Amino acid sequence: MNTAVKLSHNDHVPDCRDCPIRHRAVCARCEAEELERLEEIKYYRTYPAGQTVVWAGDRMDFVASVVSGIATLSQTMEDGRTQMVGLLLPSDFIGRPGRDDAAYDVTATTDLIICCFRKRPFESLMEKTPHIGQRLLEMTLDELDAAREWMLLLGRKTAREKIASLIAIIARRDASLNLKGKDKSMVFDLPLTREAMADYLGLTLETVSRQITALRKDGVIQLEGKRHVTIPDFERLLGETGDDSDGGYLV
Amino acid sequence: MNTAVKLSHNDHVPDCRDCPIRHRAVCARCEAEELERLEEIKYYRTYPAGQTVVWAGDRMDFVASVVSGIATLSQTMEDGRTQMVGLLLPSDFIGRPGRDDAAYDVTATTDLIICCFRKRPFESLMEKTPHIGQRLLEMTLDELDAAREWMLLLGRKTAREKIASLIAIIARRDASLNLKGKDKSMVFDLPLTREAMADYLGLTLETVSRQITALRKDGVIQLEGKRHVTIPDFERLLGETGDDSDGGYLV
DNA sequence: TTCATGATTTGACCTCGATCAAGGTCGGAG
DNA sequence: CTCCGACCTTGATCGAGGTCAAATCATGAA
Repeated sequence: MNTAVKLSHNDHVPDCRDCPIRHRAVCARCEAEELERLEEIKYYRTYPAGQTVVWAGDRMDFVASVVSGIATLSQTMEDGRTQMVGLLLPSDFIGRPGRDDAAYDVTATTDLIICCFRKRPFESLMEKTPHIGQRLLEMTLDELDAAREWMLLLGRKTAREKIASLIAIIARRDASLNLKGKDKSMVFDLPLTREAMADYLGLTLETVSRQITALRKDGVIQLEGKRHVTIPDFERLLGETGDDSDGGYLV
Repeated sequence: MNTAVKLSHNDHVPDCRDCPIRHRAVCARCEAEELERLEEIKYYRTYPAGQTVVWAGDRMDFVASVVSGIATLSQTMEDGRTQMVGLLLPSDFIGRPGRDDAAYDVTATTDLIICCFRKRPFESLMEKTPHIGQRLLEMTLDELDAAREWMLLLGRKTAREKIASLIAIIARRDASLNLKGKDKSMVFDLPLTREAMADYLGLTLETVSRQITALRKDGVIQLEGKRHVTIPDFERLLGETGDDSDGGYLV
């Protein structure tokens, strides 16, 4: 979708700028050493929009970090019902140290670049470098909070509230990624198809479409084309989510 | 509930047997030192069934581990809709290092004993003792997997599948706590009210009641009283969950 | 340009689970 | 023992969202 923005935003650090392990301050010397070790075990991969990165159950001999683009984690039942269980934006982590098989399908929903680390070396690096584990723990706890917020959405919200919540989540993350001013009217592209939104929200794509139309007719959002959204009044949108005011979505 | 098994399993360490930090092999000397440090910052608390341990938003100056009984994490919307987001059995961890306010309501659904650690000392102990963080990472990753399985349930399963899944989860956890033989007919008490099950599953208590009745009439489960369940054929029950055969529930 | 393909919208209809409303069961207090 | 309140079951009805079907819109290949 709009990876151009991200690239220009970060282009002073061409390599591996989004590795989770880089997010904690360490002394310059340690940092240099650490980066050097990481250099040895890392490589990049790219996927076009729509391509599957790994299938659930496949052996996965790497962990990775999203550099640009968007990926999803999802589960599918035997009869084809599928539920998205993770939405991965730049800097998010893919994979689980200590497990060799992928638990979920990982799919690129936009063109995607990820930075991979071979798993065994990464694991031994984790043992030698406690703060990597600490950072990973923080990220995992954040993901767990996001998953629990998501559970409330899936279990108890109406279709309209679900759509409003998803748009608010995307708007917020987009805003934070692009470092825009806070309360300006927000403008962005939906990075997901109606079907992907349905899989996120536990709805059908028809219901998603209808509710988006309803929000548009009610003036909560504006649409140009199918994907380009303007939010004239973010507070108004939040009022549609069912959440108490400032709620801390972390997805 | 039934901590007896765990006791005998670890009975050379009479205190604090369920601390998450005890689950990784360390040398005897380190273990002794570590236990000593833990002793200094730990204390026990008990709650009767139904009592709230902490409210979402309250300051929480401890982390804890469930010793016996069952606790739940749940979120409530302004209008009263509530969704359970965590089910904590013995040895599960409560609280989040690095955060001072509780994110969810924590409630004892049975009589409950927890082992608490004052938060600041625990956090500094974590820094000195990497394997505590490692263990916590593992546990958090397991919880995240469980949350994602739960999301599939909430988003895509029918009421009957939800009930069957919950009963299977409880049966499996109960069996593993009691170290029973695998394919014996399973017998246990439901540790949750119909309302708590509804909050777990994103249903109303009436629907829970109706579906339990239906499963009973179809011979998938047997009921004595309201809570005492016998599962004559576990495979049959699994067939009702919608999951592909051996699925790895971790809740 | 035209065609094909995939994404989206819209309509008609129906079903599953929510809602509202009684009753039933059981254990503990008096 | 009886009464009370918490918990559970069952029935009747309704509506949000699912299902099926068809039309519309884009976009890129030929």
